[in-house]
Parts: sequence; structure tokens; C-alpha cells
Amino acid sequence: MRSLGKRIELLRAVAHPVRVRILQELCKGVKCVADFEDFLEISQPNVSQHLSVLRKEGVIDFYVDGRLKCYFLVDPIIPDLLDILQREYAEQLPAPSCCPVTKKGTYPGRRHR
Amino acid sequence: MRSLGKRIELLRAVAHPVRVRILQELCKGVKCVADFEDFLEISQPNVSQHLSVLRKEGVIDFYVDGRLKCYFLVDPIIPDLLDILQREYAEQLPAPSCCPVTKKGTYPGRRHR
DNA sequence: TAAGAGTATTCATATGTTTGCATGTTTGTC
DNA sequence: GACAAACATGCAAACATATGAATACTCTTA
Repeated sequence: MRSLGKRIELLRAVAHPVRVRILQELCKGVKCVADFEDFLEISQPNVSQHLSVLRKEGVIDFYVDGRLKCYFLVDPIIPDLLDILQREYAEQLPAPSCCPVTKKGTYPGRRHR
Repeated sequence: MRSLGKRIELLRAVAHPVRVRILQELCKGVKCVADFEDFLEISQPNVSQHLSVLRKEGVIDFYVDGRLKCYFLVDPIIPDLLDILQREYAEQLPAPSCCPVTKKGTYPGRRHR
């Protein structure tokens, strides 16, 4: 499997609004470049550049049919990642227990600030 | 809940090796700044800067005890995210079904390239 | 109140990212 | 073979991020 370092690089590649949109669409099925141009309001070269970023990271790959390139998902982490991005979460985690301990000492659970 | 855009910003904040390490430690419990210095091989100001990035994104918060600041996790998405980063995955997703369709046309399932 | 521990901020610099624009490549059609 | 469609690449400008170094802040203790 990928190392943690590689996974973090993948995270950086995904963490862009346009690329998340691209991946959301690819979760539904195969798409060619012109298909992306329809719903992303950016230029064709820009679409290509974002696809290139995802390709280099091994997130997506493509078939060739004539002059079309048909992109599809390759990395199985992507559906899980997109799922998390859209999942409902509680506002906050429960506060830490009343007397947390670190190397430097023991602390009251109260919020001072 | 957070908007998708905010979630993507959060993703960018998390997608750094040092900050992932910080969050992994915070999953185990409360830590003060000097605790991080011990296992991250970077300077104290640099630790503070990374903590600052996570704070501004609402990922973490802190208690104050005297001159110590005791950091803890706030955003419930973090444990799930870290879990995914370390989960085992198959090498690749199954190839797309034999005749995918896009707006521009229908394609053979064969790989040309 | 002076000193020191623990942490944050500011600044300068180096490096990386994003985008638009122009151009290049490949494939299919006439 | 000329031309057009579909897509990629190269380059430069604008902008963002990462890091080290210096400094400032805040709280505690003597």
C-alpha cells in the first residue's frame, strides 16, 4: 500500500475545489475532457492541467478512443475521501477529560484562555 | 455543518506531514507545545506556526494552564480522515465497465494508449 | 519587579501553486 | 494531404505557502 507520505501528497492533490468536483463526477462514471468543461467554468487548458495533477498522483487514468480521452478513477481511497467531505458531523468533539496529562504537567479541565 | 468549500480548506490545512503527525498525537490525547518539539524535529516557532494553521481552520483548540497551552482536537472529521490515510486499500479500483458513455460519445472498454 | 520558561508573532526569503494564453500533438474527416 | 476536433504542454505572472531567525508576549516564581 501507499506510504503515509504518499497519502499526504495525494491529499494535497485532491484538496482543490475544481479537482474535488472532477472527482465527484468521476465517481459517477467515465468522462472525457469536454464533459468537464460543461460544468466547470474554466478553460480547456485549465481542465487539462487539473487532470494532469490527478494523473501524476495516480488518482485517475484514461482510455483513448480516437481523439477523445476518457478519464476514470483508479485510486480506491477517493470514494471514501469524498464521502467524508460530505458527511454530517457534530459541531465539535467532546472536550478532553478533566485532568489531561502531558509530559510537562497535569492540567485542569477548565478553559482559561 | 461545514460547507464543502470549508471542508476542502480544512483538507489543505491537514495535508502536510508535520500537521498530520501533530493530529495523530492529538488523537491520543492532550499535548502542550513542548511535547510536540520532542518528536517533531523542527524548531519551536515552526511548531507554533503549524499549530496556528490548524487553529485558524478550527481543527484544534487549547486550554491554558499557567504558561502552558494544552492542545486538543475539536473537529470530529479528523479521526475519520486519519483513519483513511492509514487504511489498507486495494491497488486499483476495477476498470470501468466495457462501454462507458459520455456526452461526447460511447467508448470501447479496451485500453488503447 | 526582575528573570526566565513556554509559546506566539513578525519578517524576509525561498519555493510552490494556480491560471491565462499561446502553441503543440494526435486523430479523424474530407 | 489539408483541415478541424480534442486534448496537452510550455511559459510567465500573480499569488500562496513554508521555513528560519529574531523578537515579543504572558505567566510564574523568586
